[in-house]
Amino acid sequence: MSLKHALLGFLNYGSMTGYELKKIFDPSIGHFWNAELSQMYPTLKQLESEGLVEMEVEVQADKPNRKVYSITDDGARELSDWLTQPATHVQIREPLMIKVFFGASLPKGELIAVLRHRADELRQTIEAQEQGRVLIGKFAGTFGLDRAGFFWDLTVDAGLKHYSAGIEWIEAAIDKIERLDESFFDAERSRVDAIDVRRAMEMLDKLKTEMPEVFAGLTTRE
Amino acid sequence: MSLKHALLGFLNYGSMTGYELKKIFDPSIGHFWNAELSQMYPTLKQLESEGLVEMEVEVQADKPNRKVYSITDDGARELSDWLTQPATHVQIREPLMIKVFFGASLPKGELIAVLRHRADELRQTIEAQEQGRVLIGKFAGTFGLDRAGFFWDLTVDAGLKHYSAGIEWIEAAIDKIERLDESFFDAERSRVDAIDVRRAMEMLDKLKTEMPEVFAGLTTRE
DNA sequence: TCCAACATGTAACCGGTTACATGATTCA
DNA sequence: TGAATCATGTAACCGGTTACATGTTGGA
Repeated sequence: MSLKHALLGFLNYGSMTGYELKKIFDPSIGHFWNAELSQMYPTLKQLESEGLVEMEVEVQADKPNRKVYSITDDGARELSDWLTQPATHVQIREPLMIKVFFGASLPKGELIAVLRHRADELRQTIEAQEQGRVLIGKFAGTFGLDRAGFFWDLTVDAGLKHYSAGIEWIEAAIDKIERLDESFFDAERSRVDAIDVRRAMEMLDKLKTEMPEVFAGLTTRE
Repeated sequence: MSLKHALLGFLNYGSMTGYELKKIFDPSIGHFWNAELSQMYPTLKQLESEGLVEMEVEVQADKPNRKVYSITDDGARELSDWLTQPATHVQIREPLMIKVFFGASLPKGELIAVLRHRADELRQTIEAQEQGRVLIGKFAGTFGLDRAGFFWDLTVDAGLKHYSAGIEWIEAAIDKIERLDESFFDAERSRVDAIDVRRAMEMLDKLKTEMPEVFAGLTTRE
């Protein structure tokens, strides 16, 4: 579970409470890993029971007590072990792609609208990220966190690259779609390309036996 | 839930069983939406109870009976409604980015190794996708599914673009990291950049009040 | 006066994964 | 003979989301 290690990573910078973790978490790695407080608290408890962090109650007269978590030696070891292992990756899930895949089932204009909408969202995200970068610089600089700042920046780069690639793809896709004839689409919304499933299955099987390498490649989970 | 609509999308092509859905699902949209049979069966049942699909048992003497699902008019309506709505998107979760973010906590060489490993994986994925594209062409062409084939292809484009962007970013990142001095990293694996969390929090708050627009942008969930 | 911030949680739910179960047929 | 394919599921688990609960302090 990556959340555990993200928390360890932050606690490796210094001891803090769940509440503070949330506050530092969101603006820094929130763009590629979200976590709610309601998930953090039990996760911290779990880390404690595993001996990877320690907790100390800080009594406060005026405000509720704080539970300050610190990383242990075991925790630091676990963190660097995890960091050096190859990264796993989560199954990609893209509802937009499902819509595009079944694009023939909706009118041309509507499909393009859906794509444009997503492109707009992506542009907004990019703008937000770029503004955020300013903040990152200020924040990291103020604390002499040059090292942390450098890597922070790299992850923002990744995000920006990812989003721009998305926009480029959408623009190219819209272009291709616009060149299609209206008849290509299923204007009356009846069955599109009704297929004989049995025959299709036979065909798939045939391809599978005839060119197994290709099929193996195709089904390889990314 | 996108799975429901993906199933409706396929059933809109023709009636089939859960087992067949799985077989057509994997090679076509498996690269951006995975689903196990153990999830499909109950989902189909749910769709049936919602009146979006109908089921007919096809008795087979030699093999187990088949439950053939067909889309209903309500189902077709639900599908095209869903298709025309703007796509939601799933929170991005990138364990690799967490590793990069805490990159200062591991030796330079190890961080680069992690990145290279991921780049290799991406290259393999791209190769598989490109081979798969051949299959797609054959399969779609055979059935006169030109329309379906066209959109299928678009989604493959998206995947390829996404993966190449990933590789490009990794290569640039490795480049930047390689230019860093060894001292930039935390060779002895002690605390990196220990920070005074309270002061950091104060600073964050100050930035938040001084330049709220930037912060708003930053925390906007993508 | 009312809302935001501080600070901690619990509980229900939900989508998805993994493991397990069953039992026939066909092909290497 | 034993693995793969056909064909259907159930059950436990897991990470994450949403909703709810509690009680204080300080500022608009």
